[in-house]
Amino acid sequence: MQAEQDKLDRIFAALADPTRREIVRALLAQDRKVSDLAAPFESSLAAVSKHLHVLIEAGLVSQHRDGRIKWCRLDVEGMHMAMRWMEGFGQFAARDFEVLEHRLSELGLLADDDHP
Amino acid sequence: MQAEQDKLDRIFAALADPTRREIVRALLAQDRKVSDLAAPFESSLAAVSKHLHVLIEAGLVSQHRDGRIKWCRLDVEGMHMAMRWMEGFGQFAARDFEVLEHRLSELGLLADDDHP
DNA sequence: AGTTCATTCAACCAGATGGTTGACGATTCA
DNA sequence: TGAATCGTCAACCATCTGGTTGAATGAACT
Repeated sequence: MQAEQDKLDRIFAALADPTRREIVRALLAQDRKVSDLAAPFESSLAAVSKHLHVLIEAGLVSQHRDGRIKWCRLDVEGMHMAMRWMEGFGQFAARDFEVLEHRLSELGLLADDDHP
Repeated sequence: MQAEQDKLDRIFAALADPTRREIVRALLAQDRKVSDLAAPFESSLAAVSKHLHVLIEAGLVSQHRDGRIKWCRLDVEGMHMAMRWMEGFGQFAARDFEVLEHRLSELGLLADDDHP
C-alpha cells in the first residue's frame, strides 16, 4: 500500500537526525514542554519546533495544549510500524546465527536469561 | 559517541526511501546482481547504483565482484544497531539478539566488526 | 488594556538528495 | 582484435532539508 510506504518514509527520515532522536529519547521518560525539549540544544527554538513537526507528521509524537504550554508526548504507533518492518532482519540474522545458537545451547549458555 | 550517531543517521536515512527498502527486501531472500536489483524499478541503472552506494555506506549491504558481475549481500551489522536503538520502545525481538551477541562475544565467536 | 511568555509562521539561505544522460573502465565472448 | 555486457562516474538539474531571523499568534499576568 502506498500510504504505508509514505509513512515508513516519514518514520525513518524522522529518525535519521540526531536532534530528533535525542528529542525522542527525552520523551521516553516523560512528557515535555517544547521549550524544555529545546533547552539542551544550541539551535534556535524555531528549529526545534520544526523538528517536532517532522516527528508529529511521522506519527512518533503528539501534542496537546494546556494554557499557553504545549506538551509533547511520545506516540509508539509509528515506532511499532518501523519495528515490524525491521523484523525481517531478525529472521535473516537468525538464519546466520542458527548454527552458533545451537552450539551455545549445547553448551548450556542460553539457559540463564538474567544477564545484563 | 559521535561516530555511532553518524552511523545511525546513515542507517535511518538509508531506510527512509522506498526504493532502498525494496532493495533490502529483495536481498533478504538471497544475494543479487546489481542489474537484477535494478530490473523491477523504472529508474535508471545509475540511480539504483547510487541507492546501493547509500546502503553500503550505511553498513546495510556489502558487495563482492565475480568477473564483471557485482553481487550484493545484506549486512545485518547496521540493522542490529538500529534495532538496539529502538529497543526502548517496547517489546522487541532485538533483545534476543543482544543477549545472543553478548554470549557470542564472550566466547570470541563473533567477528570483530560485529561489536565495534 | 498592555506586557510578557510560549510557540509557530514566513521568508530566506546553503547544502544534501534523487533523478537524468552520456562517457568511461572492466570484463567476457566471438 | 573488436564488440557486447556490467556497473560506475561526472556533470547537471529540481526539489527537499535544516538552519537562521523577525514578525505573528495565543494565553496569562499586572
